[in-house]
Amino acid sequence: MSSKLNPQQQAAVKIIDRPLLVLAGAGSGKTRVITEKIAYLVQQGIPARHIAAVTFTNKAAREMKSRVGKLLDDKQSRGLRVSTFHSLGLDILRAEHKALGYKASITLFDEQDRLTLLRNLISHGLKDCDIDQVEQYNGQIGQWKNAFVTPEQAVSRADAASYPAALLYDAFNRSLKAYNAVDFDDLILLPVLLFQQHPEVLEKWQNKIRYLLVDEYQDTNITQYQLVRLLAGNLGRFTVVGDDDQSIYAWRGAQPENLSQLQKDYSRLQVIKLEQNYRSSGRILKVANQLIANNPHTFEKKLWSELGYGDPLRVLSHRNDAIEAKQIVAEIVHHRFKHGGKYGDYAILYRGNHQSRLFERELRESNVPYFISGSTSFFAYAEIKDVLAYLRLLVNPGDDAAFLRVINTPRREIGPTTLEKLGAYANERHISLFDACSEFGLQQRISEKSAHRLRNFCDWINETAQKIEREDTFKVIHQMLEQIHYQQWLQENSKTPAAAERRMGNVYELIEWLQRIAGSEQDGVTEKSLTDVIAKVMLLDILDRNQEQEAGDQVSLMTLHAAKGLEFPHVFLIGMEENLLPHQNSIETDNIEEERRLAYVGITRAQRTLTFSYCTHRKRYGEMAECEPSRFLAELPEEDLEWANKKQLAPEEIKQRGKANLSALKSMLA
DNA sequence: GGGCACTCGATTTTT
DNA sequence: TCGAGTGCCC
Repeated sequence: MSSKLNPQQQAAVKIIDRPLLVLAGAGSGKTRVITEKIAYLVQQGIPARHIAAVTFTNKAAREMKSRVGKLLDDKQSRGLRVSTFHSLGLDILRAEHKALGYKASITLFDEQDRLTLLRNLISHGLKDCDIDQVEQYNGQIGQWKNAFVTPEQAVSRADAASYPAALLYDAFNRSLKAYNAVDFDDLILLPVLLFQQHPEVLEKWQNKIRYLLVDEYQDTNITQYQLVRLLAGNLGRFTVVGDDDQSIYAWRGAQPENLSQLQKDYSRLQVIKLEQNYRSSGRILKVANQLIANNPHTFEKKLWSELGYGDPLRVLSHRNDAIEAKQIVAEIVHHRFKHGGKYGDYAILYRGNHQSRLFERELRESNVPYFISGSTSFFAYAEIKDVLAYLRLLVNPGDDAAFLRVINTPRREIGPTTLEKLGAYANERHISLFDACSEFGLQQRISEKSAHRLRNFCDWINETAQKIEREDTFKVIHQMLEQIHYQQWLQENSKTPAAAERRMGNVYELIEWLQRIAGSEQDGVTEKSLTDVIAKVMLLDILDRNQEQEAGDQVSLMTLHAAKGLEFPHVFLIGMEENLLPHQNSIETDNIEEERRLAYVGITRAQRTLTFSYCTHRKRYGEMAECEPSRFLAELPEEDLEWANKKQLAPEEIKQRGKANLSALKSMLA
């Protein structure tokens, strides 16, 4: 990228007296605009502590922080908030818990905790709900929260079909409140409710955050937009940056309509388009532009670049998915050898995670280093969940999800029968599992032995919690792990001794990480208590931290969703087939536009070369099925494509047959 | 309480 | 086809 900002970028940086929407095309330097703008705001006399930039991912936040760090010195950037939406929400919640009726020790429930709680609620009394539908209910509840629908509203608006989910939503929220817990969605929703109900608190935060910058604005949902609006206030001191063509999370509640909504809500809104691309060849952009032109647009946008026209885009056809993997891996090896490049220059992008498997095998067999993005999160490891659950229980014994996770890990001979009775009792009395353990009423329902074991456990938790208050937190944590013989338990429950060792290593890594967070200053807040540290950590993922190094010299494999925001010299977009991209479900629900954007995101990741590939046959659910090339291929300009495997099929021929005629195209290519 | 066999279901998933 | 998750039996 050139060192000087282009005129549009400059304007985007310097407009600070009115609300601004920056429509930033792929590769147009939007992160640069945001970071330069932060520096500019500081220069203009707005102290950094009054500026907040919000992103969606930890990674983006980290990247932004580091780039701001290069523009401003420590003193200038003191107190600057650069965080994810959720992290900002958590900060607000922690500061204002009293106004919302929460205790300070707020616990954050992750997806699994949420499901556990929902299952328990259903099995303890919600007869309208079917346990086999938990996932659907969970999804529905998430959608309500993202759309700013309260349980009361959900119940009153419910029809016969959604009534059970609405009831469950209500019960779920009550339970969370009783446990002094919140889920990810609440981190946005509760601050909005708080600000609506307490204007004085809102005013305080508006005073604190006098300029707001929002990244990936097209991905905001209704609730997030409410938060932005409230914080930005009527003055509209904000800049949002987004690209409606890269909106690929509508299925998760993202509302790309929030872009045009801004124009309605802020009449003084200024719109700036960034159309110069600093990433891809002219040809790649031409193809991308032509594809996305098939979608309706509120804001017209056309990417261009000064990087030269570049090579034609290739389209490979394969007899089946195994051959697709083989050929593409062979091609990468060959191409890299011929051009003396790095493996890290290549990316294989696909619609669904399952598509990585054949490629993984092939890459391994060919001894090509590779890296699959979006694979297991650090927090998905059982040992990490265990240790975190212990810590959660220590700071908040009312955390039932944590209680259930650790009560019998390692074994304490407390089985499902006892837990079943405990759960039922706690449910009747509306108390936490932990509190129920020491109640006399429970002891009449379960065996003396079980009651004794439960009480032992609770006493031990209480003791340890007190110790943490008095002594060195991390010393006590280490002691605790020894007391429960956690290392031994891992040894007994791992497939190999090496695995056990690695898992214990993970535990130590977690603890060290917690220790670092405890001692560090983040977002202008010095964190001290274990509660704070735990809550913060639930929002992060230790994997994020390593991603940069791990990306080393390896071929990248990832879904199109995971590829957003990244770029690679050479991109392979595989599985360009009907029912795959566009995905079958999207075809059935008539949701082609988002699929097209997905293809658009894939295309615009490429810097120099781009190769599409499709199969005429593919194994699906164990059966070989026939496939048709994706309709999106037919939407691309033929003169820029090279159908590599089928030389006899000249572009003119395809043109002759008519690009819309998919079946003809298919039979010709088969 | 733990291990094994069977069934079911199978996009995407920033936090 | 293959993996996770459930349920049954020891």
